[in-house]
Amino acid sequence: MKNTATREKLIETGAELIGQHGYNATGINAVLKTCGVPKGSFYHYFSSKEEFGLAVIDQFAAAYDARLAELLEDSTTPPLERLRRYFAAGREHMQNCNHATGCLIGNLGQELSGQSDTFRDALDRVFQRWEQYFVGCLRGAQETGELSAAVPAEALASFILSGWEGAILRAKTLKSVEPMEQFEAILFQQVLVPSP
Amino acid sequence: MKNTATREKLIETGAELIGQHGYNATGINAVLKTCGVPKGSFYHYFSSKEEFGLAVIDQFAAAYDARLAELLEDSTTPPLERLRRYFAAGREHMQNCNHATGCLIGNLGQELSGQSDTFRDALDRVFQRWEQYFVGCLRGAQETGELSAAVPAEALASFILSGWEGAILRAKTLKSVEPMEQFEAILFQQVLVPSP
DNA sequence: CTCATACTAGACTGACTGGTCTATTTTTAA
DNA sequence: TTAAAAATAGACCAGTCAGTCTAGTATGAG
Repeated sequence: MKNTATREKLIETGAELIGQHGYNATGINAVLKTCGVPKGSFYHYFSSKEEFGLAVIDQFAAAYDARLAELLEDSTTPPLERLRRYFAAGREHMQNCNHATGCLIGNLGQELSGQSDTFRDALDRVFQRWEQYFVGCLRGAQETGELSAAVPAEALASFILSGWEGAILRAKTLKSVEPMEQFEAILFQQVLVPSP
Repeated sequence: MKNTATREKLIETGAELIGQHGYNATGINAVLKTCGVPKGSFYHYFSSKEEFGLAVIDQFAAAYDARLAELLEDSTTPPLERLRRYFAAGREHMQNCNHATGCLIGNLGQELSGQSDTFRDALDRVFQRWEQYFVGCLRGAQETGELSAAVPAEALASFILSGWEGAILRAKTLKSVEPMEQFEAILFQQVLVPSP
């Protein structure tokens, strides 16, 4: 029998602590103490801290993918409205965590992509999958005429992901979601507009 | 006499290592070994690692301010062209560092703003000063008619800083300046445009 | 029942962390 | 010339880090 409960508990606690303090500042002992798992178990499930970190990323990305699919592929809502809801959900999350956590993938991308190519690859793949969700949603908007088809959806998706991640970073340092709101406002007013 | 040479050497080396590996992953001993300064000197100039980190930020911000002033307040060039040059310089720097360093302030903002309010405040002040340079440049563009005055320059400045920082993050994880180019393209095509 | 495997348990290790301490050399001011 | 101050020098400290090791318990298959 595989007891995955302990493994999941470790990953969940790891995601929480790494989200709050970053990867390097989160010690394995702190994770173990927080969730009451002995060290022997940790190294039974993970061969190293790096493997653990990658597992945390995988699990987070999978859960986030589900939410993205739910929000951005909801065909009962107009495409651009889906995007608005996605941004609103992100803003809400930022407020709920007191502007401390932000985006786990963004945080780790900043912290680790210069430190380890393994991490960088894993994080980049997550970003690229997110972009694909945006692409799908933007194509839908172009088909309904909500959005001009003059600019390729891929370019817009990259623009949106960059801008959103940057707005999250600014929101963290400012301790206010204002940069996120400002990004949304200008995005919908100037960029995500129909053909003139 | 105050021997500032050693202090400056420490800060310079610190900026380099922190830029490459982040704050938490950069040990004091590593800094000392790299620039050949004994530990006694370090604690003669700085009372703690945190104070050292803040000094690194201050020094970096001051140097960057000078470059921003030079680029964005160059009255011999049209305002929007100054912005283009600023972005081009950023892209060049990103390529020179092999997409590893990116923006020191952005990196530290991501890593430390959840960890220490002192750091968060210091970094946020730097960001806000940067925004003011953008505001000045954008106001200039609005005065010459290069840029519509419909959107306040402050909101645009926040939008640009967020987007640019996010594009730098994406460039780091992707190991390519493409996200930065895409950000610039859409920004100048859709956002920084004259009144219709 | 028996034995192998999965898992729990935590003491322990060597390397490294930020920071302290004392001693010494260099520089400055009187 | 001399005494104070500035700076250099690095051994040393307690604590923490990721990771190892041995021992014990639970569980499932035959």
